[in-house]
Amino acid sequence: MRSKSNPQHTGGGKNVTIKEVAQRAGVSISTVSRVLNRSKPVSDGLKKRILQAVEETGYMPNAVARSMIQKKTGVIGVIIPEIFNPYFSGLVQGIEHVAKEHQSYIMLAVSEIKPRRESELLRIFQARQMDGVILAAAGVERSLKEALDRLSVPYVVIGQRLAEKAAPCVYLNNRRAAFEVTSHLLDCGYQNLGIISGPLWDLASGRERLEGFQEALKKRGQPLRAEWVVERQGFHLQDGYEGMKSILQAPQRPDAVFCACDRMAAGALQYLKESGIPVPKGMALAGFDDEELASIVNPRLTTIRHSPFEMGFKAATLLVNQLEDPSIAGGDITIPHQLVVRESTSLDS
Amino acid sequence: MRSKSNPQHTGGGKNVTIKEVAQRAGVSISTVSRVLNRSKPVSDGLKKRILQAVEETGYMPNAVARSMIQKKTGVIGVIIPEIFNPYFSGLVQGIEHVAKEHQSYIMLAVSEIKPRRESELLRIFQARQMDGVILAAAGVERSLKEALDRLSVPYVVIGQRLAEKAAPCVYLNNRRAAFEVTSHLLDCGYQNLGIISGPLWDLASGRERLEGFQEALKKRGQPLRAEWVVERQGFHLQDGYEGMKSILQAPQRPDAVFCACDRMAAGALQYLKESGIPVPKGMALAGFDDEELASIVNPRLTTIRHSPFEMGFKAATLLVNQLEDPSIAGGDITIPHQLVVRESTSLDS
DNA sequence: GTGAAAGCGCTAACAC
DNA sequence: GTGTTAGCGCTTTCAC
Repeated sequence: MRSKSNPQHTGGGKNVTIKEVAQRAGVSISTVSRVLNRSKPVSDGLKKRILQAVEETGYMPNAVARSMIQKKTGVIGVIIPEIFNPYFSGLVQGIEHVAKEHQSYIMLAVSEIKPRRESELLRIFQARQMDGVILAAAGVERSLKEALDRLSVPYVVIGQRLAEKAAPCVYLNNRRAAFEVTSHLLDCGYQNLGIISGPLWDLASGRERLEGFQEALKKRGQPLRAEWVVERQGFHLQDGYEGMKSILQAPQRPDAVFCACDRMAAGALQYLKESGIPVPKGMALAGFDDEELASIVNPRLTTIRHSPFEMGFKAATLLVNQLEDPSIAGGDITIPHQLVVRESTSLDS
Repeated sequence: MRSKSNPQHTGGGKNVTIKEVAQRAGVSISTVSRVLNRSKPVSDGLKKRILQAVEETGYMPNAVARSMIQKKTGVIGVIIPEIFNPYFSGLVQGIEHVAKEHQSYIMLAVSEIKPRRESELLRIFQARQMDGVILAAAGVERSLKEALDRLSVPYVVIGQRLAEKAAPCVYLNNRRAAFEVTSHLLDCGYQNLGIISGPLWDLASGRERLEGFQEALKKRGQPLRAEWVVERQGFHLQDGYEGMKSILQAPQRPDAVFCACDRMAAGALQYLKESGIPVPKGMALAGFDDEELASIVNPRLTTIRHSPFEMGFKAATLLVNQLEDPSIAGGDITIPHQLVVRESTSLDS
């Protein structure tokens, strides 16, 4: 019932130090340290007195001082381009899960898709003595690569496979997945395919998905019609909406469109509805990511399912393993994906 | 082009210290410190040599050592119950935004809605010398309150108004908002109202929204029928789905249902669709939060709009102001909300 | 202006 | 088993 012991949330309350605990218990600070860390045996009598003093004072060791000596902070730096997209929330969730298991914590920074900021954050995280860093980069630029090279902190990259680098990374085979969706569309009998792509500077979700689409067409000998290829500058609902609008302005219209992500597909769907074009009869639609939204819209979206949580989880695991044994410089990990067929592409629905 | 200067991501690369920079520049460490912090004038000659040495070595001051002396880490601890819900992503985004402005960073921890874990995290964050803590608690329990009282770090609570406490908090008038949606339903002419509520131990989104609903009915002299009141243990799509299922099992069916959040409303909508009940003609539906999903489903949801980003932003602002001037123990802030009427409740659509 | 020295709170050698 | 001492890397007196 220690009622008004401190003026809470005023930043006051000078913190108790190990010294005070030692004095109170009538021992040396090292003995206190030994009890608290179980680093060396201490007689029961002293132990008891110390524990009591700790209890009475509410003492908690200063983690900063500790970090300085042990040269490890128990913090993992996490850099993501944005947080609103459920994909990134999933990553963070997976990372957090692993961190917790290892009594570690995460420092989260949002780069806002600015490579300059990403490089800066890497430097800052190093200065802050992060035990490791996980970077979910949008597009790995030259400058970023250099920043990574300069980094003396262990790191893992998510979503990107870095060329000519032994940097461990966790990624999704976007090209392959896009190839599969596209092939599925062709298998369904759709002949005239369009695509609403994300920004191409985003290697993973932008460029690779477009490439997979192109490859599939090429393999089947289908032409790629430029007016049915739309590149948008974002991955939002609105981008899908506008993208579809622009596709429908072409003299002819495709009978199926692949969207680089589910939100874009949802946006495209919205435009189709407003235009009175039924899906999939008037036009088939496919997405990517299988986020919750994909099975909420009507018709539900055919899409690629994968697990951002797993990506985060694997990445963090790779990192902590590396921390525990630096000789294990883990290689790349590819996260599995899976085509999920729903009503937005199946003609017999 | 400092090519293979270190074996990157191996955790190796012994970091450069201020001492080495000093030696290289042929000065004392204090002079280096002065240049780097601009804390005292240093002659141009030395300054130049030092800056060059810094450049050559790639030196960055150890933030941990710095924190120890300055007794401030530049880190704000953030505790949220879960991350997947866009409401919490929004909060984090708002907090991150403010932190960035103040050259601060955030340490993010997920409590998984466990009060025990919340209290523990508060202790840990204090031990880690966070400059401040922002807590988005689900339900403030006795134990948590005690933990907050014990806390010697400045803090702000989001989403909860703490009784008998001068603790600054940022919250939404959930009761009032729920009252407004319910009144709107009655105004539309719906007479028999049901509710799918969230868990009641969640004071803000659970209990208060239910209470607002009840108050509105009472004010209009409408009866509250127990079989139309469903309390679910979560806020997910599935909860809405199951909730609606259970409501439809009653002998009579309500003609409008208020769901404690948009995702639940979306789930309820799904069940209604499967049951062949048209919305709003067969049954009207209202949600809460106005997340993206609310205007994606068909019909679009009538709901309460508010800004999680703003909540996070305001909370963080409150906190940093307090850090800069502890005498400003800011009071509570109520975030505005707004009824958004859409097709799910308008009969003439 | 500049350097030497003290010390932040703690752990880990080192003595006894 | 226990206390004393030396730092971790830095900022900040305090002398000069």
